[in-house]
Amino acid sequence: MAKEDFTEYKLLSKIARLYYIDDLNQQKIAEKLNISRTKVSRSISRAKQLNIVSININSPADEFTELESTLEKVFDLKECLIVPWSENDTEIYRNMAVLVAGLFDRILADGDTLGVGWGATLKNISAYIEPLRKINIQTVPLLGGLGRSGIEVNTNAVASIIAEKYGGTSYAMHSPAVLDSRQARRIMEKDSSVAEIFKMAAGINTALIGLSDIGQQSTMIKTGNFSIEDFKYLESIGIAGDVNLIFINEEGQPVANDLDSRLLRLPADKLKNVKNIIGAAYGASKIKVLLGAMKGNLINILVTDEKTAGQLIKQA
Amino acid sequence: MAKEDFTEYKLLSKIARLYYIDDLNQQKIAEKLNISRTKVSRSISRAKQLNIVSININSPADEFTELESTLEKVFDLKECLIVPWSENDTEIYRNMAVLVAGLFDRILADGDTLGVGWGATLKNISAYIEPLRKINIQTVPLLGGLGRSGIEVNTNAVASIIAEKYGGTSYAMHSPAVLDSRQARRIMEKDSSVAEIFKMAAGINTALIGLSDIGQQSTMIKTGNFSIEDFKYLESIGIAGDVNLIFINEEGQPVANDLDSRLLRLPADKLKNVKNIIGAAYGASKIKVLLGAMKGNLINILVTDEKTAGQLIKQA
DNA sequence: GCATTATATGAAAAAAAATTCATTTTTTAT
DNA sequence: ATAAAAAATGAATTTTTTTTCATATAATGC
Repeated sequence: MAKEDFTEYKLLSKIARLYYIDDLNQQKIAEKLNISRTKVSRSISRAKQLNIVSININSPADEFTELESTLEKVFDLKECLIVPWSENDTEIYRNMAVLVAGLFDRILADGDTLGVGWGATLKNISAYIEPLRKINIQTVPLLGGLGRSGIEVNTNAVASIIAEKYGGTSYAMHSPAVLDSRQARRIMEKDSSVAEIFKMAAGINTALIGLSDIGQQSTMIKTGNFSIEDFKYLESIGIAGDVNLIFINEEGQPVANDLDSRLLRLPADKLKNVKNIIGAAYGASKIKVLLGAMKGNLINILVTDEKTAGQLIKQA
Repeated sequence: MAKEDFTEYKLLSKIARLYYIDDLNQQKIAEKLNISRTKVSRSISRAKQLNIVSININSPADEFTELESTLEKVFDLKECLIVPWSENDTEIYRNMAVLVAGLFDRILADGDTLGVGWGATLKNISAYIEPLRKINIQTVPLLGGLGRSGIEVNTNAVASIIAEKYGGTSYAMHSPAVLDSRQARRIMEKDSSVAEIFKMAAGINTALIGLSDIGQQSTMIKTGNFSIEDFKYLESIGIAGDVNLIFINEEGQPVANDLDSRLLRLPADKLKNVKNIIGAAYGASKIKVLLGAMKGNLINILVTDEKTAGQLIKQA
């Protein structure tokens, strides 16, 4: 190392130490070392640039913030929240609920309306979520009901549980999500009680939605809303899965299909207008639909587990 | 870790990462996370406090900045500069010269007057120093000459070498430092050429001075200015050594003694008024006098080697 | 349950830091 | 050596950050 470089590095180290370790402000450092505060400011920048100063983030709760940060950048997300992987699904749901509670605490305010989707993940998050404080929110379903007795995944239930816990008000959509015919859907859509919910849904700032794949294990098959043939058809036209019952391909584009006209849910263009669209999903089967949902901007906040997060990065 | 704590730590980690790693400003973080910038600011402070953020200083030239920082605090120094220990004295002197050059670059400005002391260390620093830039300084000796032909430690020489290298002007004190009698000293002191130098010396903002012990190997014995008996006497009255020919005890107090009245040098009270008093010395024999000089505020900037620095800390 | 104390909050003010810009200094090329 | 280009500098401006202060929220004791 040349003498001048040594002298420069020595000074930069000294300034960095005084600033970061001894907590002197730049004015005081300037006075102490007999240089201008401008030079101190520039020296600190330079010391950072030269990696004389290295800053690390570490905390018991920091396990995934780096991974989260990476996901946020790669998929251009507003935010990403990751829970540890576990054999135990309940463990995952509970941890997701904790993170979503932290998120809600920041992004929801009195008077806000939260839109909710459907699915096992949402049902469980709503079951385990514990508000950090009461918030007077309104909750509305973003699609009709998909549950049948015994296989309860009703959006109305999710909406009401969350609203109750937060001390807010929930609204229900009194219609199935999948109608028998285009005509039936049109009629329900115009029904004043349903129309009112969709009007509310159009004005939400936050949505918490589920994503599903079109595998044969899908809840949508179990609920009887769709048949295996329906799913085979969807697969044949390149569908990767659905986001709030919007069928999309891997690129995140909604693909026109025979089923669409019978579905009662907030459409893609309206959903994309929502400021915070929280998509919660995990597991290998959800990779494709998650990738699509992020690419197509159908979600901008991702809640998932570490395994899924890792796979998403790989396939980005 | 309790759930609320986890949530708090998670948020703090996230904020810290966005701020320190991703270089977002607090405003942007606040917007992203939907919190106030005040909270972001406070969160960053808290993250630092909780050691979620750890900052390290590292550079090839940083070997001793931590030790320097410790010395500065322990001995309330304006600054401390440490060179690596070496078997080779020349190596130490050369390195000291580099550091002193860096220091001069900061603390000396055109028109400033630098006072210089005496000793092997100063002589060598002046020999090896290479200015980082030209500075139009004036240099004045802070004591009379101690050298004899063959054993040159003359302050006039030190002053003139430094001034020449920096492109400044040097002034000489045409008198020995140790006179034969009190009377002789009084006469010299009043001599206009000497008086003028002391007048200049009283107005300096920076002094570079040497420290010596009163061991039998001392240069002062070799120069013939003092006898072994003189030193034994000084030792008997508790003298630890001298700073610019001011004899002090280990507490840094100048001790009245029979020799004082024959010495021609800037006295302690005048020296203490100087803004930057750079003391350069190393080696086991200098520990006591260094401790005294720092305690008594006869120096406020220390230049030494790592070994001596370590011993000083131990005996602090 | 209610009152009291402690803690947390955000808007505004103050302080600190980064950037801009005009100038000087240093380096490089001739 | 001198001129031209590049880099460094510090005062002033702008931006960012911290602190203050008044208010609101939550925790604790009675």
